[in-house]
Amino acid sequence: MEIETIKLERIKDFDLAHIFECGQCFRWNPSEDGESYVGMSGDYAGKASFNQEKGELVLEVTGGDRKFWSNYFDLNTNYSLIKETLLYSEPKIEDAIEYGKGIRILNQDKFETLISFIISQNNNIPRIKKCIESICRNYGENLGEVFGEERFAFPDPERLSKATVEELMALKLGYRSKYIVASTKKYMEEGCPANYDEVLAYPGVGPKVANCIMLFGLHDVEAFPIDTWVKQIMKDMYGFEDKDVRGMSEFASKRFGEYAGYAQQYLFYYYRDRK
DNA sequence: CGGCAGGCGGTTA
DNA sequence: TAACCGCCTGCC
Repeated sequence: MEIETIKLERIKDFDLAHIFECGQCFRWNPSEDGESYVGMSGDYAGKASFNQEKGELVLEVTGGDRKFWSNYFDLNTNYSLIKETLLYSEPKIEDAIEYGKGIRILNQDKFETLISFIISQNNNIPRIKKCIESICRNYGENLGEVFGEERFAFPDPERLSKATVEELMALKLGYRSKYIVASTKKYMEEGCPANYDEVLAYPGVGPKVANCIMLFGLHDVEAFPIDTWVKQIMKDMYGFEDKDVRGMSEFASKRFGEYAGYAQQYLFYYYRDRK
């Protein structure tokens, strides 16, 4: 597999650890030497290194042009403005923003995001990653050895539709297996969901997962996923009851408005790491 | 061993 | 429409 290098410059508000550890994606991991992150975006493998002083992102990739990767890392969005705006409407978010100041909300593949977050329900990150890799290894295109190991693309709907519930159970996907099979079928038949209600209509997708798919898959940055961590945050910061998800959601919409999704990421990343 | 981890779907009252 | 509960698996 041929590797090409793409250099993107004059980048602010960017930190690979913040981006890849804030829970929005599952296929990037730190390299052995800790100098970079290696993973997949769609059908392409990549190795990303960022020089904070120079504001320079160096990508070694198996495909995708500057435009693709620039869009993937959301480099055309002004995060300084987003942070200023959030800080103005909610000064209490300052520490969280400082802690995760390099977060960017990636532009990820929609189908992959749908399936990945169905897997994420009632699950933990190491196992989510293992499940997804297992799916790629069994149903995705083999790219051969890249950056020291054999790498596989996430299967497109066509490929994943070959999977049966029994096979997925054998891959330890658990009770989510039937959701994956049914959701893949639905996606094949109906095409990509375009709004919250359409996403919510997928098997194995409830309010939390639907909001993750809206935010990370459809890049609807007003979406505010409320998981156990965010519940804890809303309780600590604003005194919400655990069960009052509706109240939290309405509050987030009022307080953070069109940038609720960014606020969720800063808060989530900050609070999860403090525990 | 029970409890839990980035919940959901089905059933009940 | 709110509350409860079972669920695959892995790790504490």
